Amino acid sequence: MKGEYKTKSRNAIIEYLRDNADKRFTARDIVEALSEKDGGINRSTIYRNLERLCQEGKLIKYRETDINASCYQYSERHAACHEHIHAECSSCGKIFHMKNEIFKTAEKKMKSEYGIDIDYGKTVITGLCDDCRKMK
Amino acid sequence: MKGEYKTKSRNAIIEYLRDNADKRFTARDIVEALSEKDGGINRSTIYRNLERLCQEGKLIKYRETDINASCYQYSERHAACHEHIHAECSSCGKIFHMKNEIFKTAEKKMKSEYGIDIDYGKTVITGLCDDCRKMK
DNA sequence: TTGCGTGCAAAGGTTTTGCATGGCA
DNA sequence: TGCCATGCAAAACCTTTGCACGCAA
Repeated sequence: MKGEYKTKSRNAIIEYLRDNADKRFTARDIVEALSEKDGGINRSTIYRNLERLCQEGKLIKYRETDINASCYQYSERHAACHEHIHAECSSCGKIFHMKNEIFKTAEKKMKSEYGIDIDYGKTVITGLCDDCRKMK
Repeated sequence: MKGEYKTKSRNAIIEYLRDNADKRFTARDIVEALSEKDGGINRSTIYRNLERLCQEGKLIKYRETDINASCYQYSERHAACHEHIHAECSSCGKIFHMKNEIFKTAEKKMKSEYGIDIDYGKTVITGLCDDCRKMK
């Protein structure tokens, strides 16, 4: 069965995820971060492990308009992540886990006016966070 | 200034967009569709025109997790796509251009509780549309 | 020992870029 | 004529795949 072995590479990748919980990163970020570790971990290995972690539900994979690569977010409370909406700062990539109440009004109107049922787990709202706004 | 000239290629691309209004397509789709037209239109030209149309607000560009390419959608009924929020049906890919009023309440709460300014042009809410819900 | 995991290299796909040429106004 | 737009080819990326070897259990 897959995901049976605990290897050095897999451990290093999971360690990276824990260090970067709730942050946006790409496969490239991991490749670069782990390239100096014991001679480096191969790209293929990283992609294969990321895919497996997604299937196991430990990692969320999504796309962003401005970034020409898949983005990932690690969450140790994945179940909760399926039940609320996320917002992401387009500048720093920080992820916000928001209460659903905020969208109750919008949810009803989307349903009645356009016939759409929000998928809380998949939706990522893009915006600019306080910190990044101040820096500009 | 950019976008000044009306060329054969540009016209062919815009014609494609009109024929495929409110549908999801990739750059590749256009390349293939227009490849038999007068010997074909070059990829670079297509990418450059798509980028320009996005900047002019006539086209929205977004990413989808499952598709390894940028997706585009054209709508003649909604000229200023960077000024309103979009929702996408996760099943059929149809895009809904929604009035911003729907999100006024959510917008205020996101701002006050999390410090986030929604970026209307970049946000794509994922959900399921009426038609697709009925088919299931 | 077994068979999953990794490294390597190569391939396939998307998107961008530089430069010479073409063509609109 | 003066620029902008296009075509072409190459390059830069991202991601996947096949195969042989390494290694955890």
